Amino acid sequence: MPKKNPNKNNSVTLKEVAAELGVSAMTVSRAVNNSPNVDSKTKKRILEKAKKMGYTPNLVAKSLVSSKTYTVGVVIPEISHSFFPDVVRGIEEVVDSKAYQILLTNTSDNFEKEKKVIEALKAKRVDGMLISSSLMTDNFSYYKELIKSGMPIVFFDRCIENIGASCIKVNDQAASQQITEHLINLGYKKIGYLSGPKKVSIGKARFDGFNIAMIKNGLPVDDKLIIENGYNEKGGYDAMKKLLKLPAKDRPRAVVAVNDPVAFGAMDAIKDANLRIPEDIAIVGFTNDIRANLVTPPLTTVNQPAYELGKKAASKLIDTIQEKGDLVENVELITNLVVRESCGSLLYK
Amino acid sequence: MPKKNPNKNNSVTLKEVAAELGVSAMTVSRAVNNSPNVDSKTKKRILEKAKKMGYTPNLVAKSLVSSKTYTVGVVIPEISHSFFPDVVRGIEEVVDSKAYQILLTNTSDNFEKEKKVIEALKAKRVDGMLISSSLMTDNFSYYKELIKSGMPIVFFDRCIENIGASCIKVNDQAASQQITEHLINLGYKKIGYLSGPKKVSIGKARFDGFNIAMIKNGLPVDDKLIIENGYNEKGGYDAMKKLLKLPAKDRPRAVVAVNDPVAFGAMDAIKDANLRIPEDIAIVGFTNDIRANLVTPPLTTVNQPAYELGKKAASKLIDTIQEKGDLVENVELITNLVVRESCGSLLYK
DNA sequence: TTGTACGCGTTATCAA
DNA sequence: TTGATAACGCGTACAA
Repeated sequence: MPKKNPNKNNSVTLKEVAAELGVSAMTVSRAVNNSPNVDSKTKKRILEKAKKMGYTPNLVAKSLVSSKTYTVGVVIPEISHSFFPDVVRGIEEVVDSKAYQILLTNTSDNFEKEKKVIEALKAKRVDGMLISSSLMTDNFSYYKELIKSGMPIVFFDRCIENIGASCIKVNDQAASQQITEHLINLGYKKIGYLSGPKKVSIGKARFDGFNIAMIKNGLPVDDKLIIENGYNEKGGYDAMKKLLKLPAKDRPRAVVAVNDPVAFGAMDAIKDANLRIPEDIAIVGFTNDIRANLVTPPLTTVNQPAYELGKKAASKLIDTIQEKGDLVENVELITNLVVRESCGSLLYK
Repeated sequence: MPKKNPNKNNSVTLKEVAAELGVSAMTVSRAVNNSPNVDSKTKKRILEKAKKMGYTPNLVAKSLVSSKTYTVGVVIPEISHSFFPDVVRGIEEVVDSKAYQILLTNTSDNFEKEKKVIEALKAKRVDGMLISSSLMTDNFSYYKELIKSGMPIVFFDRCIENIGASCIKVNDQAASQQITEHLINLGYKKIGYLSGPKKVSIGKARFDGFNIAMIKNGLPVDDKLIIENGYNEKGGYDAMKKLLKLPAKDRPRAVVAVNDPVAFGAMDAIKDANLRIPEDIAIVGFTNDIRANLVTPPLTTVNQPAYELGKKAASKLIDTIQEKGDLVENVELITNLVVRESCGSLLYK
């Protein structure tokens, strides 16, 4: 029968400990908070009694007074998706070391849900938020107001830049250009692109990188070879299916996928069409998902330092909260090209 | 300059809205909470003003009054590890649908850390906790007290059973027995076991299943062929290395790994020793990790319904919090054997 | 060294 | 229908 009043929790308060000892609540407060100016004997008595009674400080009450919750909100499109678990691990590590904890939320890539969870995080008075946004319009008013309200925000991976909040991401555009040029240097000319929604920051940046590489090397960008779809395996599968419906002579000889999950889906589609990778169609991805070196053939891709990105974003947020590194900045972590076998080569043949 | 007082947030309160309108805070409270007994015209005025002023209810204050935070703590050994991201996704989905959110914590498989985060969650007055415990002794006093204090707890995957809290897990022992018997039925007799710490619930249950299968089939359990190590890739690699140091005639002909990451590590060790899988050593895992069908050769394993497990655990916790399905229960979700190529066969040769 | 009064933002309760 | 008051648990500021 641990509960007396079904609507109340039965946790011990400062006042109750104080009453047991015939001292004031204030003295108990001082004792449990290691304040100076407490007689060492009374302090000892208090701490013993508090422990025996199972006293646990009530951070809800504390937060109400201090306006700090030591909690940060983390807003992510898909918790279990590809590189996000590693990002979260990085975030958790940094945040834990500063005595904060994370309220983890999932938006299912849906901006309406995103707004809903952010409102909930606001109501819970988190000290700041780490956000990977699924916003797909260029109407940033919602975030502008959020930032204007004084809420510390750091965007990561899928950023909304230059509206007053810091952004931690990778060099998406340059890396996408690099991996595209890698294909070009291997002799491919007719190259397709499997895109995610381009309104999402990474969608645009990576597509831009692809275009720059093509144009710089004097290759045509053929709209028929560019398919926009979701950021997951199914999105890649369906997009590739579309490309494969083109007459054989119009098909791309190589394909750049916006991320690894899309590449995996596309690889399945290529195999289902009884074509070979890379002999018939070469393919490259972006992420260096845990599966990238296990698929057949192993996927050439861009390694994204997910764990480090999480750490960096969390550090920046905590600095912003504590007004140390208060300045807004855009940080680009550097990726590296990981060449495996899915890109093959047209040279020396 | 969004902040006036550096120590205070500048969010709008009921009282401020009330002052603007010349009504009492109580009336505003009633209006924003859809209470009955508010004049529809004043209600409308209030809601408009509240919106314009950017009022967001302060759940911290609300929680102080109601002793409910609509937050549950999730305690996990390794956030980014293998099947936990899927579990968390299941948890998040259920919890979100009930208007709760999750405080996610990581224990790094360390019980001291586990206690620390649980104390923090208690201080934040979470309404309940979902715990996958790394406790490695049979001294359950810490959890017994936590449960006695009235904190709603549901263990999942790595459970501490029969101390007053519900447990949601898979049929570890039966599944481990099943996959071991699968090897036995394929003709293997000399079978090794790569264990995790047996003080962890799944460590013991799976090891028991292995033993039962061996004994039931009249096969010897050779202590030299049982290596205990961590639950991750490195643990598996090092454990397998040890087995491979045995003289060739003493080596196991097949190996049961406590989970897929351990199996992956072991496979690397086997390959590094220039032995073939399954021709020289067959191997099976447990989890059906996303990589299991991608490694070479694809891994025979036990499929654990991670997402469903998360959903079930979260549902049970919410019921416990709301005192609906208040009874304590142990639920076993059913796994299924996934036969791939890593187990080979000694039959028909 | 210890204690008292007050306020943090909200709601339950009772009074008007 | 609306308002005043007290309470949730704690810490700051001051007084004793």
